[in-house]
Amino acid sequence: MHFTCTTPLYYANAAPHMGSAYPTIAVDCLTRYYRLLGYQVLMVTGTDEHGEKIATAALKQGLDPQTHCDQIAAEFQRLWQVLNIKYDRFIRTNDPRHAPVVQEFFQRVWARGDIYRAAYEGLYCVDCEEYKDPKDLIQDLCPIHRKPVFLRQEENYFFALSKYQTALEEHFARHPDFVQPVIRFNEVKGWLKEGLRDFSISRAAVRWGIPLPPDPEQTIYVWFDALLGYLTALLAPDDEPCLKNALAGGWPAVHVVGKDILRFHAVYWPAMLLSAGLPLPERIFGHGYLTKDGLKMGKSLGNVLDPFALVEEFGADAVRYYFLKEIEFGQDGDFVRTRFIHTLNADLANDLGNLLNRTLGLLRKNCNNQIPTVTIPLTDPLRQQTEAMTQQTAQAYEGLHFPRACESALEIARFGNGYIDQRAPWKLFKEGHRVEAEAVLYAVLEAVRIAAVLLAPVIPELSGRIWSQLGFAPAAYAQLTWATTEWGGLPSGQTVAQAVPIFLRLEQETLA
RNA sequence: GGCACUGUAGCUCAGCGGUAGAGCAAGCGGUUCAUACCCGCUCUGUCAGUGGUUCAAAUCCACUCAGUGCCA
Repeated sequence: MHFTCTTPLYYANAAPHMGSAYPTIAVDCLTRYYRLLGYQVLMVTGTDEHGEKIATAALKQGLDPQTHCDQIAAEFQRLWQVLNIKYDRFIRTNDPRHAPVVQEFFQRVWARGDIYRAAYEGLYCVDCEEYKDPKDLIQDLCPIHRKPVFLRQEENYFFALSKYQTALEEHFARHPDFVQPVIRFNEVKGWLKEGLRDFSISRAAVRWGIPLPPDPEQTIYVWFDALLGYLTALLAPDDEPCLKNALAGGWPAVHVVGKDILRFHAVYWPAMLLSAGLPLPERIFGHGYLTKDGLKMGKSLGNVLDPFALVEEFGADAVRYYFLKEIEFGQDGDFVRTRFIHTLNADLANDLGNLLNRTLGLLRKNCNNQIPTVTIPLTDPLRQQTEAMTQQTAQAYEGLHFPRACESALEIARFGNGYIDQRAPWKLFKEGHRVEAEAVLYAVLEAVRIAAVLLAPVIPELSGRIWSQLGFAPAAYAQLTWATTEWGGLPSGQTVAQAVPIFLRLEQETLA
């Protein structure tokens, strides 16, 4: 079974921000989960590098577009590295192997008779790379960018999107999960209800792009080009760049996209694929926006969240955990520093980290750092709770309910703390009930071990630290599978490592 | 304006027909094996409002108010 999941291909006009990091973290988490399950996984991310806006951005810095894109792509890759994103493919739409795929695709659509040439005159926003309807303008400015629009006339090539209205409606009806969450699907269906209009897929005035096969004077509209990046990305390193090879590489995929680009993914892209006679994506998930302290982030407000700085201060796992655990994927989410610190301390340091730490301490004092030889009965409450939570966590991941997944895994730690308190193994040892005491320690450590596996997609580094403290070799963790969530995987007699806090409490700076 | 969605404890949210829930925060008590941690107990709620359907409604329907999203 294969599982391919894509992040948006980020537009290479500016350095990455938290808004690009967020969906990438989510996709990384999801694909890590499917890797644990043993799927043949492909995580795809990359940059969208064509279009006038890129050329302009490059010019502003006195760079040629290529150099500019090289720098931006490198920044993204650096961010993915510090965030511990395990991507398989980083596709740049400027990759020499991309153009042949786009052109082949174009030819298929062309052969189908779905592309025609027509004159177009209208008000054009360079930042959107789109024509604007005069009624949508605000004081003659682009409503999105608040910048002047220009009267532009050109002969363009159009894609006959309107032909696919019915086919799309049928596909939506047959696949009730095609777009998630439902609220987003409703929006998409609403667009269809309003009727589809053909859209221009070429630009006469843009040089920085892929030439149109029938008319090399024009370039292919950046979105038409970018969406195909998802296919090019599937090519194996030594594949000939063609559609057949790309499709064989792991199509169809699940797309994770921001709600702002949902139209392109849920309407344009499926229609394009239908026209080319290719299978549609499996699912499209539209996530929400991030705010900071309840406010929209933006340069004008000066409240942008720099993901590099966050990782620098708190570490990759902390950042990953906060955004996955505290924000329902699909809804808008807020970043609040105090909440960030609270959550991490409560969940990772206090509940989970401290549980491991206190138990390892007991093991050192009483068992010479060795995992005792005991059998925990099926009826043991901690064992039962752990097994139940394992099921819940799996279900949560599959539904992309990351907060629920974290919550379920954490429930093991919460329960474990109650369990150890109630049984008080420190007292049992003193009173000479060695067997009972050892059983408690084993059960708790085993529960923590399993919780670490459940959380591995979210906090891979931390989970690894838990495993190594439990005495596992790095190779054992590197080859982790979901099967290791089965109770009893902690080998008796194994010597554990020295107990060091796996996650240090974050200091809450005192507020004036 | 049209079409959606949301409104539940101080905060973030779950529940979506059968006597109001979780986490965090707050208060009280306990414990010291542990990262000043953990455990137990407690607290606040006309489940936005009004009306309706039903033996029964936070849960279904209608309307009202407030907020949000989408409309190439």
